[in-house]
Amino acid sequence: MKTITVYDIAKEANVSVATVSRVLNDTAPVKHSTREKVNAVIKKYQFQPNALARSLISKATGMIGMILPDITNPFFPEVFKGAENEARANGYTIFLCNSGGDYRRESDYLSVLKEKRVDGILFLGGRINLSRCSPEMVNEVVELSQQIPMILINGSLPKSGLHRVMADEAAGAEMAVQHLIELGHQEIAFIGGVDYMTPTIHKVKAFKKKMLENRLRIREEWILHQDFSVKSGKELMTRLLQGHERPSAVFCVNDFNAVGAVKAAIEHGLTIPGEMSIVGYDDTPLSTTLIPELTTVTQQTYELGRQSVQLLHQMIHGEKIKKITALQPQLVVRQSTAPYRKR
Amino acid sequence: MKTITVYDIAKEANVSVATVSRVLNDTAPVKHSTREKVNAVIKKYQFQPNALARSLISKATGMIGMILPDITNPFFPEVFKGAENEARANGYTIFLCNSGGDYRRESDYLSVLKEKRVDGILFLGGRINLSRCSPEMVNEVVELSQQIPMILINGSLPKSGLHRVMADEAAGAEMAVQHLIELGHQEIAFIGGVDYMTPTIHKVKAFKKKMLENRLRIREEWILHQDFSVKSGKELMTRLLQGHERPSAVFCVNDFNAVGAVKAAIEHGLTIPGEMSIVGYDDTPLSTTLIPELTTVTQQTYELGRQSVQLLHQMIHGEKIKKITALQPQLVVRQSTAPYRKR
DNA sequence: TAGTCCAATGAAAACGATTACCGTATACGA
DNA sequence: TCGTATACGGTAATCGTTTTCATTGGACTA
Repeated sequence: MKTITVYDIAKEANVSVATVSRVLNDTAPVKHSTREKVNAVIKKYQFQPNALARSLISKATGMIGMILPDITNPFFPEVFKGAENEARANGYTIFLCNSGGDYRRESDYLSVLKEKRVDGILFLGGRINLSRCSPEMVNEVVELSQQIPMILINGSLPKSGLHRVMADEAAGAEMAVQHLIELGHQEIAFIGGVDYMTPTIHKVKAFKKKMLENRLRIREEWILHQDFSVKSGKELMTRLLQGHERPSAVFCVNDFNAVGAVKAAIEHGLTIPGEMSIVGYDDTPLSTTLIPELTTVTQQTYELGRQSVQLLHQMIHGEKIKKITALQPQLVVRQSTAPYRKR
Repeated sequence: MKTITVYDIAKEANVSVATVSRVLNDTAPVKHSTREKVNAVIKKYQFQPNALARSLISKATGMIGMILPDITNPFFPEVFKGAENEARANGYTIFLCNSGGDYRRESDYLSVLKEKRVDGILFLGGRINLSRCSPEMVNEVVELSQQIPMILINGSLPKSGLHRVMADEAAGAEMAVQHLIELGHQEIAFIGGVDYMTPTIHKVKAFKKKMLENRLRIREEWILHQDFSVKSGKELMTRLLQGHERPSAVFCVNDFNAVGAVKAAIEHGLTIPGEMSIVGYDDTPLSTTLIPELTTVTQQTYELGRQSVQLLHQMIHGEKIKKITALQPQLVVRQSTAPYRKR
C-alpha cells in the first residue's frame, strides 16, 4: 500500500504541490474553486500530511516530553492531566516518561527526547529533588536546557538558573503545622520521606521553624524518615507508637505516608482524630477515599501542570518568562485532625 | 547556533556521510580506525542524529500512542507503567493521550497519532467500552487500524475483528460473586457503573448467572447503576440502605464504587465486614489504603499493559499474533468480606 | 598469473513535506 | 491597444538522514 503524498494530491487535483501546501497551511491566497478541488481530493484519500517531513523543515514537532518519577503516585496523574489539557489546546502531544526516580533512566529519556527533537521538556522528580546532585547530573540537564526549552516542576538544580514552576512547600508545611498548633497540640511528630530529598527537607525545616516560633519542644526522635510510600508511613508510625511516650499529632510528608500512619494508628487501637491527629500533604484523591477523610495540603496539582505547559509554550515561542513561578498551597481541613484532648 | 548534521561530522572526520551513517547504525562493515575517528568527532560535538529525518526514510518512528479515558483513575497508571517499561525495553516512547472518554477527543488524538506516524496504537476505554457504538465511530478506528498496528485493551468494537488484549471480566465477576455465596450470603446486590458500558454489562451478566446457578433471588431493585466514581458508589449504597430490606453483601463494578459503598455503609453505622460484605474490582492501590482493606478482583493490570506492548511490537514487525489474548483475573480476599451472620 | 570475491568506502538518490523565487494570466486604466 | 499591478501557479532547493549502487584495492583460489 503506497503512502500518498502532496504530489499525488497535486497531480489528481491538477495543481502543483505548492498549491496543495498553501491549501493545507493557509499560508497564501488560493482561489476558492481551487481550494475546493484540492480539499476534495484530500478528503477522498483521507490524506494527512506527514508530520515528520513537515517538522524536518519547520523545526517544530508539536511534541513535548514530561519526565516524572512515578505515575502510580496519584499526585502525578493530576499534574499530567493539567499539562495535557493545556498542551492539546496548543497543539502539542506529550511523551510521558516514567523514570522511577532513577537518574540513569532520566538520562536515557533526556537523550531520547533530544533526538526526537521535542519542542520542550517538563522535568519532575528524580535528580531535581535531590539535596545534593552530582555536577555531571546537573550539567547534563543544563546543557540540554540550552538547546531545548525546559521547565523544572517542583524541584531545582543547584546554581543552574533553570526555569521553575513550583508549589511553595515550605509555606504549605507551615500551614499544616500551624493548624495542629492552633488545635492545641504540643507534642507533634514528623513522619516520612527520604531524608536527602528536597520535599522532605523543606517540610522538616518548616516544621521545626513553626515549632520553635511557638516554643514547642522538638524531639529529634520524633522526626522519622524512610521513603514516600504507604508502607513506610505505616512502619514509621508503628515505631512512633512503640515509644513509651507518644505525640498527639503527626504531620506527614505526603498523603501516602499519612494513609500508612492512619492505618498503623487504627491497628494500634487509636481513634482518629480523637486520640491522634494526622495531616497529609498533596491532597491526592486518596485523602478523600480514606476513612476518616484526610486533612491535607493541596498544591493546586492540576494548575501546576497546566501553568507549566503554558509557560513552556511561551518559552518555545521565544518569549521571556519569569524564572520562578510559585503556586500557593492551601490547607484542606477534613476529618483526620481535631482539637487536642488530654488523655 | 547551527544544528550539526552528519555532513559536519563527515567533513571533520574526512569521510563521507554514508560512512557516518554506517558507524551510527552498524549497518555495514567499517574499518576499525575509521570508526574510531568518526566516533571521536561524534562525541566531540555530542552529535545525535535527528530522529525525524531518520524516521522519514526508515518509516519507523519508535513512537507509540496510548489512548485512555482517565489517567487519574488508579487503574490506568498501572497499565501505563507496564506498557511503558516494555516499550522502553524495545526502544519505543509513548504518547499518553487522555481522552476523558470523550469520543471527539479520541478522534482528535487518533488523527494526531496518524499524522505523527506512530508505529502503533494502544486503545483503551471510550468508544470501545460502549455496548453500542455508531458505525462511523467503529469505521474510523477500523480504517486506521489497517494503516497502523493497533490493539484494543479491555474493550472491543462490534464486528471489527481488531486485535484485543483483555482481562476476562466475566470470569472475574463470577469469582467475586462465588466468593460471597460461599461465605453464606444470599441477599446480594450489584452496584455501579454506567449501564450501557461493557464493564458494567459483563459483570451484571456474570452476577445474574451465578445467582441463578445457586438458585438465589435476583432483585432488579438491587442492581443499581450510575457511573464509575467514588461519589456514585456512595450514593448508590446510600439508596440501597434506605430500602426497608437490605442485602448482606454488595458486589461493586470497580474499586472506586466499592470505596464509596464502604464510606456510605460506615456513615450509616454499619460495620464492615461484620454487617456488610463488599467486593470491589480492579485491585487498584485504593484497595489496600482503604480501612478495612478491600476484597477485590485483580486484573493483572501491569501485565495488561506489558503484554499489549509486547504484542504490538510483534505486530509492528509484521508477525501474526492471536486476535484475542485474555488474562485471567484473580480474586484477592482482604478484609471487607466475611461469612454471613444472621442479624 | 588471471580471475573471483569481499571489505571498505563514496556519490547520489531517495523520504515527504515547505517555501523562495520566478513566471504567467487576468483585469484594469489610460 | 498597451502597460502594469494583482493574484495565483510552478519549479526546485531544502530539511537531515538512510540506502542503493558503483568503485577500489587487496587477499585468496585455481
